[in-house]
Amino acid sequence: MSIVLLARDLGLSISTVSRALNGYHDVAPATKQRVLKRAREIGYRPNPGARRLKSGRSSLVGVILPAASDGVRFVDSVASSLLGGVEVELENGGYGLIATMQTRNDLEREAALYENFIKGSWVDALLLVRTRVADPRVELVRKAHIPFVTYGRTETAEPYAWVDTDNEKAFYLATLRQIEFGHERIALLNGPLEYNFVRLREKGYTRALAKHRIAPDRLLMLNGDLSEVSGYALCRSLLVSAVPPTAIVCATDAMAIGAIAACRERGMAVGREISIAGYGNSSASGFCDPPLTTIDHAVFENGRHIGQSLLRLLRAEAKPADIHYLEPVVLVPRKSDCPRK
Amino acid sequence: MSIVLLARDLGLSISTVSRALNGYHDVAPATKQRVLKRAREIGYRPNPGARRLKSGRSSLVGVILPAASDGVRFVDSVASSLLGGVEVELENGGYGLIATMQTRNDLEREAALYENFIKGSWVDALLLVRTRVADPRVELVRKAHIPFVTYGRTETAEPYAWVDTDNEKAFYLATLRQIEFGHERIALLNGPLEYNFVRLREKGYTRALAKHRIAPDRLLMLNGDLSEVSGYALCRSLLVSAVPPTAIVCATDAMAIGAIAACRERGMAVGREISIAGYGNSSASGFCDPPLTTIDHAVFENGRHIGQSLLRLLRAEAKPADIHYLEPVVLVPRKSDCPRK
DNA sequence: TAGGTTATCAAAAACGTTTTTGTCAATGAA
DNA sequence: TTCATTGACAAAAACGTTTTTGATAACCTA
Repeated sequence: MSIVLLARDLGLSISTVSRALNGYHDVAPATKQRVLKRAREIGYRPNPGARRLKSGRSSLVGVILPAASDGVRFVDSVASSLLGGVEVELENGGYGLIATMQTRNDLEREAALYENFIKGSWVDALLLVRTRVADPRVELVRKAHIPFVTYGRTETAEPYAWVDTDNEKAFYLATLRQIEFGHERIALLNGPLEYNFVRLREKGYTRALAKHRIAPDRLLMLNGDLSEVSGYALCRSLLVSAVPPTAIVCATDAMAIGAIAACRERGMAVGREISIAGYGNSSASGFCDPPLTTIDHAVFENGRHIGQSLLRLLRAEAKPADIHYLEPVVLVPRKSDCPRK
Repeated sequence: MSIVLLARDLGLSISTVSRALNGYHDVAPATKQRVLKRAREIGYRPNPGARRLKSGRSSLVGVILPAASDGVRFVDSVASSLLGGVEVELENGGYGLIATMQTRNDLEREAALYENFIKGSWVDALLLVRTRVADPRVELVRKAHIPFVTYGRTETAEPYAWVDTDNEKAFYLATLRQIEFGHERIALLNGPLEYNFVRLREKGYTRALAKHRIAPDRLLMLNGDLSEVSGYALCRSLLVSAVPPTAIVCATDAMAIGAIAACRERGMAVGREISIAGYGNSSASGFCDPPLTTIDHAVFENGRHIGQSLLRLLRAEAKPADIHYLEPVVLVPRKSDCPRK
């Protein structure tokens, strides 16, 4: 019974106090200040449950973090920076960010989890991460009429708000660099095809090849799970093949590090005899041997864009169709790639 | 108005439906089944706001993830596995896990964040991660009379519930191994001293030295920020010193990878001329050159223990003083360490 | 001065639960 | 037979807000 105590203390009615606190215009500036001051003194904190029950709003944006399965641990790789950026922006707008984990990742469980999150009116808006090519979550959330922004795009008819890194450009650039180095047999160590960014990276890769009239070779386009183990195993299989590649571009730095290990095992000097590039500019990438040529993408900045977009959606300042942001990438040349020998 | 609709549909009173749903014993087994069945059919979902408002409980456990500052990115390193384990156990007990981010990490902001989380009755219990030697959060949460479990210990008079990895043992083992290799000048590349696990690792290190009557050298005990960059810089400074160490144990695999890079830069063969060990058994540790000797600790298992502990606390099956769990560690020998040459 | 605006505040009705307190019949013991 | 006990359900009062609707006085305008 907190607002009534505050109201009693001030000699005002509950409704006036409530309206003062919520910035309505039918309360005298003087009283408003008085209420605000006293509320701060007394340490008044509106009960979120009551507020949510009555208004249906929670002042919270939610995100469900995908399970750490098949080596694709979203939380590990980028979430920290991304969510940091989101949080910073939301804070300015008076919103908070809450996350919950998704332990299993079968479709039914996933749908149930999102349903619960939305129907329970836990959040006013949603952030969807790690989008897949065909992603039922987008339809699910849209139908719930709750604002949302995706990090990464997906294939859907209706327009929706998205923020993404320029995955295609990244692999266009990485592949182009190898071609300019004189390589023709360039392998792509990619992730699971269900993810949209995986498709985009493949597209960038093939576009670069096409530009230089190099026929893409299906045998050089391998899909793993983004981990070091996977990079190692795939690279190994490439090296023992009839006509091994002279360059390899990898979907993650982790895969590249695995690939480097495989090359080392076979006595191949990476950065001299074979050319390898990663993606992500992870903290380890600058310290492996040889230092990894990779792609830097501004994850924190992406987070900030997402935060701003969510705010605009929540304030109805923009429609989903207006919110499309593609973050540029930049190639970080180091020592792991080299001209064809 | 959901429960009233369900009640009307069933021809029962709201209170009976509520009590049936919540497993009270003053409702006939037959009616209870009928209510449960119909609730499922109709897709009834109790409004969490209303429930929380009335009962004060939320069926949620909260965790505030520390800021990604000074290279110590908790989310990145272990959170994924740890929280996964927590979630799995909580799920069995009918509880959910929500996390929120802590963008800044000054003490005032932190206190305010925790206050808000608790006073807003967002959660029924709390998980405290990345404990410091002197950690005001423990007192703060205790005063709020809300159950909590810490991941990692802290210095405090009152008993509290904790789950921890055996950091001291880990570094006792790692250091002992170097001593058995014949090393005497063994450096410790550690993290920020404010963290409790950092102290414990130092303690394990000095205990191993003491056992073999090796005088600890303050100049060999360096503190950085757990990142590759930090490991690189600290190792570099060691190598140019008057009497460089012949072995280095590092607080994280990342630091060890940085250290390896520094050695390589100076033309020193890690695993032959100098002995290096890491901690954490990160996915990269098996693929760097040379593969890293490290310590494996069961983070997911730790998470499960935390989840179980929280449940016992919430059900008043145990007192905080009863909950102390120290997860054993195991040394993973690989190629980065070696006998003194 | 009469009538209509406007500015400022208050009353009261929700929001959807949980929980306390009844009610009423059926059962048991004396 | 009577009175207490129990088993199964219902009424109604909260929980702490927000929001709709009213009320009062002060202020204009004609």
